[in-house]
Amino acid sequence: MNNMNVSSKISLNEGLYLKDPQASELGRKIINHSILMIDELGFEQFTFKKLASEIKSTEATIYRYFKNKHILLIYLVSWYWEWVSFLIKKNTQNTSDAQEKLRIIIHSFVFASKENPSVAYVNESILHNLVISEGMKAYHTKNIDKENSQGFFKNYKDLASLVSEVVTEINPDFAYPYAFATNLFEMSNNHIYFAKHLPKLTDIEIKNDEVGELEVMLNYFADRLLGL
Amino acid sequence: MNNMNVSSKISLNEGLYLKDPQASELGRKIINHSILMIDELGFEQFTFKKLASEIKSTEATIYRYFKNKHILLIYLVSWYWEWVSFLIKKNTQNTSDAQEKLRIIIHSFVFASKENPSVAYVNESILHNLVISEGMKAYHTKNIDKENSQGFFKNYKDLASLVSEVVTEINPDFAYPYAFATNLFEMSNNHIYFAKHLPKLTDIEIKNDEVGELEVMLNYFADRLLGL
DNA sequence: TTTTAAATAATAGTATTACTATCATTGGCA
DNA sequence: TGCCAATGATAGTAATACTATTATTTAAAA
Repeated sequence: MNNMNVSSKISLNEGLYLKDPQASELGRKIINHSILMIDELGFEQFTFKKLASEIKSTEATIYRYFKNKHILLIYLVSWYWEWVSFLIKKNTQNTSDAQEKLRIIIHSFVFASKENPSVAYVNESILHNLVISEGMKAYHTKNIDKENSQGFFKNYKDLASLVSEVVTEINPDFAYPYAFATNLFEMSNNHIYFAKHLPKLTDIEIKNDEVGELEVMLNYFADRLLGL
Repeated sequence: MNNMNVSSKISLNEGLYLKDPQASELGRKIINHSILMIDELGFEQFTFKKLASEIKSTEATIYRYFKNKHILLIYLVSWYWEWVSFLIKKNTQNTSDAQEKLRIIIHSFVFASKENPSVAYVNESILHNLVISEGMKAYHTKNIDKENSQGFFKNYKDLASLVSEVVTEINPDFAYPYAFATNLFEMSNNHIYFAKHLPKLTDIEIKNDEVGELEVMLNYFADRLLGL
């Protein structure tokens, strides 16, 4: 892809931050290094103190950007969903055939992290890893209903909606287009995780980040579900 | 079901506990109340100290049973998987037709919590809620590979294996029987959660714990995937 | 160029968490 | 009766998840 500034396309709920991290050098450093550190340490071991030390700032300063590390996680995951939505829109804009669109959708998110990144301070490949390993913790919390009512998960919903429309275009009789869409994403991430850590729970293999088998599997599931 | 002692059928990896909680009154209280409290507080807010206070014991004593709360979570989730496996085996033992078996499998776990519980100190219905809300945290951790190598997730793998065999029996050409199985479980739990908390991410509705729509959806997906 | 406001740093402090350690008590069985 | 295993009581520690205060730097307006 060309190096258009995707960040102008990324709109994240303002409730997710206290001070826009994209708008300052330090803020971008927070985004950048929090992705790296959560991926490396895992969400539980990751702390604002460690992050502060890494970027040579202080805990208190990070708290001025994000209310707590859980909201930061939602921010990062939302970023990812928005990034995938952007890719899908970009890659399908010249396609009118719905079946072809679905194929592109699957390809887009399976290979999302391989696309030439356009935001210097976000490593999309590592962000994808993070979403695979820690993403579901963003919405499995006791505050889910309150957070949802504040619109914190809009990006994921929009993505699901986008895909569900294509599903309905392909097969108007398919009864569960939203479930199809979310299942596609959850399944994709789950099986990358399983292939890496719990191989007995899946049939695919992923070596050296080769996700080709995953793409084949998702298309196989999709085709059968939609009667193609 | 009759009140046969299912606990004799439940075999959990000995590495999951330091002292068998099923073998003492206090241990059973730990199981019982940890289920209730994790469901109520969420896993993050749940602590051994709160649990100790609830059962009128001490933190140190609980640490004599479980190494930490994360291992306790794996223990409880393993219990759930083992319980579902048991139900599936029981309910399918008189059925030879594979398609019918799959239908029973789906019915068994969708309605698992409605079966008359046979272990007095485990509320299976609440345990199912816990698995839906917190279950994935049991295997999304930085220690996953070490824990997996110790056999901590055997119960889930066995369950997946059980279902994958039926899938292969129905359609020997289906290329991803394990992915089918795990996806069935993950999807089931996800969509119960979505229906309750993020309804825009699913097509089904669940009011008053009526999971009938979920069963219909899972059968719909299963039939299409297996070409029935 | 100075003034000033905003951002960040430095530092400290608090309640809670996730443990570990030690010693006392109790209740059953040998 | 005595002993031992299980549990209780108590204390302590390092780390976490914050909040508060004051000092310093920086960047932009006057």
